Amino acid sequence: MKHKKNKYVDILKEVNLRPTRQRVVLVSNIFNSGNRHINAEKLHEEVLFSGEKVALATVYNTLNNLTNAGLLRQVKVNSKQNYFDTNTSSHHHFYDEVSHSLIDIPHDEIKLLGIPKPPTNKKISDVEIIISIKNK
Amino acid sequence: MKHKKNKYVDILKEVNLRPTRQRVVLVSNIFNSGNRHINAEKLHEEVLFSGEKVALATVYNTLNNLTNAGLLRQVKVNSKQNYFDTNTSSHHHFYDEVSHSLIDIPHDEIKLLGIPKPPTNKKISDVEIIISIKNK
DNA sequence: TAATAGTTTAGAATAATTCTAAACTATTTA
DNA sequence: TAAATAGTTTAGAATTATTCTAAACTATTA
Repeated sequence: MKHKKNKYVDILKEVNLRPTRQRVVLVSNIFNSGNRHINAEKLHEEVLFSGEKVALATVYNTLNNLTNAGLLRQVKVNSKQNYFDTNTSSHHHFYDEVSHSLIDIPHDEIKLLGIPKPPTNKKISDVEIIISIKNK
Repeated sequence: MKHKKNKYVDILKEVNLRPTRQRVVLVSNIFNSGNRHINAEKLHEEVLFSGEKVALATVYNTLNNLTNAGLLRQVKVNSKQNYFDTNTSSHHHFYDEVSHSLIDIPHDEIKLLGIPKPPTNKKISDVEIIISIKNK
């Protein structure tokens, strides 16, 4: 039977991205295990390891596509690599400086009071709280 | 007279960095005009423009040296380049996504309530709030 | 099913940063 | 104060993350 339903195909269609083989592979990898923080290189390895052939450039393209489509959020940490977060709702992060990994902090755990007005003609596009941690 | 006092030489000595010609040049450039947010490339240009010859690698080395010594603070923005802040006291930033520039937000302007405990055996090394802004 | 529009790919290009090891310089030692 | 040494600078190579290019490929449309 040709027409089996695929959740990930649907996700891609919803955001107007063609459900190509490589996008489906990547999207399912990204979204089938709860909230994740990933970077391109790691995701590429994972996918290769699972036996699928996808070029690294495609991983980059797809991560950028998904981010533009609002399915991923980039996390600003001072690491060499960009992190993409499957949790696109407002929340914050611990950033482990040793392992270079991120840990979610639920949005309502931290209260932010007194966010100042941005300069004239500018608007706030994102508020990030990064709490860096290291070994005691 | 050989022994004229130089504030920047003293700063370097205080943090156990040899006051070499290039470090003095860089430190005076960095610290003689109030609080600044700089990156290596820009600083290098500035210094060359002022007529001093310093290698780019030295600019990188020195920025890292000063950061390790606690005289500068790295700001974690998701830009390709690293930013170094002459204001090492606790405060936050607007990050202009268009001009890639930083604007200080005084520490006490924002109140953060409920910072969660870091995982066992980890301690907080830094708390950053980055408010990204873009054109309206 | 052919045409076309969009996608993937390998490999080259780019950009920020670090590395290397030889030349140089500040500091220490005698 | 000169020689020894320890630390620094440098040019250029290396590295790393990411983007670009343009040819081959594939999903969608007509």
